[in-house]
Amino acid sequence: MAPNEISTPSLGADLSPQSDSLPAKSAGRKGFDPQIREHVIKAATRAIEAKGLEGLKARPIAQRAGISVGSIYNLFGDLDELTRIINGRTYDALYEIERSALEQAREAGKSPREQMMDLAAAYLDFVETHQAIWLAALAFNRNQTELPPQWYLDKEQALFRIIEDAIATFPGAAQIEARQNNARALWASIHGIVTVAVADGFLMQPIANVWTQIQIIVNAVAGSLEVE
Amino acid sequence: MAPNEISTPSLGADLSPQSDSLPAKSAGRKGFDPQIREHVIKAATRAIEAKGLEGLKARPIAQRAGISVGSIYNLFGDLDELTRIINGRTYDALYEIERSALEQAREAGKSPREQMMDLAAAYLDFVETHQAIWLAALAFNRNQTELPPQWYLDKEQALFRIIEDAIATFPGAAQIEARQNNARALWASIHGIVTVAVADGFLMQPIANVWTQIQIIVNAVAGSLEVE
DNA sequence: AGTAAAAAATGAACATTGTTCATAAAAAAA
DNA sequence: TTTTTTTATGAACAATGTTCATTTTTTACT
Repeated sequence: MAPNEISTPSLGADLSPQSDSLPAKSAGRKGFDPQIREHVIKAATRAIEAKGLEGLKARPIAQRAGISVGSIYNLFGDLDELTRIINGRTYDALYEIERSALEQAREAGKSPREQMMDLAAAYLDFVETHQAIWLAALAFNRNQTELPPQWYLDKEQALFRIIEDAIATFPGAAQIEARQNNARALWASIHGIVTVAVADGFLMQPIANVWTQIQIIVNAVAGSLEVE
Repeated sequence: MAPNEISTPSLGADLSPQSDSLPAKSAGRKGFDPQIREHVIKAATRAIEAKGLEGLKARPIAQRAGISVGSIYNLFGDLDELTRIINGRTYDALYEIERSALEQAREAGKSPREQMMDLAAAYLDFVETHQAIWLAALAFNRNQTELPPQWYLDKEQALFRIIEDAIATFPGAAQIEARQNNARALWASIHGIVTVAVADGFLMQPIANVWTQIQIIVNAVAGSLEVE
């Protein structure tokens, strides 16, 4: 097995059919280099998957993609921009997964509480499958000092809105402000549980425990909302 | 006001009376350089407070502490070790705060639910006060590949145990395994809420909302435990 | 096709980092 | 004082992100 080949489906270009929301960098773009960008993004994604964010080095990526170092900077400006694009695709992929999980749960006539469970399960599964890429996204955001571009924030916002959607169907969740806080609280909680777990590579606690913890929180919040 | 002076109480050496749990690195240590280490740690802490983890550069730190670059490596081995010591003190400080918050709450005869609230409030307050240092600790842990030394893990473990202690007094929390999962779920949730908030510098949502979200989770979990 | 202008690619060179290590200074021991 | 051990130093090295003058390629135009 060649070290280049990976069995795990790479996030490289598989998902996220959307445009990368890049604001047409160098003015006057025509259709003349559709592939190289993609190769670089794929190589960079593989590097992160293999060695984390620190594995994203300009020169190795360039070599892998068959171009020179300088070209990376012509294409992306700097490595942060390349990372942002990869993270953006990760967000897109997770968004799609969450969206379809919620849709399927609703079509199956599940209760709001079950909808939340399915959303959380999808999230846990995603993070478990794409540990390195997800940790890289979190680490990158944490290291940034200035706030990221709007298209990047929008993708994050979209994830919150799904939870809010699910919460909106809860009986006791009427007022928007309260609903928003409930949604944020629940999402951030699940995020915290999953993040703590993945941060130590699911080593400290088995995944079953992580799932139990998610159930505890979702049940508790759902219960308090249904009663109210 | 000189740029060197800081008004915010620095975590440098104020708190954490414990030993730094360092396993007596170079064998045969005597009592001959008690101050320099501390100066370096303080300078490094200030650097992190000012510019985040990225601000921890060997040369500037050395200059600030009045020693040469090489001496930093004589003293700490590498920058990661220095960072670990700083993070360790941060954990110690937070641990002390949580411990005393729980103690006071109990002495005041507060309910388990109120004890949890006080713990969470103390945590939020700590993170808000020491944003940079706390983010640095999280970012550092995330970037590490091999697992940290035992004394470091112990400090983290200690924090979990406080929550577990508080949860242990809940009526419905009898079995240890369930109690552990409840404790982890609750702590990780609060952690998630606070982390999401501090990650964007409390810009996206006012601190009042963050506190509301914490209350939602604590109340929900407490409620579900009391009923059970 | 041939030529000129524009765009893109290149990689050597620069600046900043962490880290090492031969050497010098200082301290301790004898 | 001399010797030995410990500590401090900073020049040097390697790795990295990034820039930019130059070359190559593509496009536009006659």
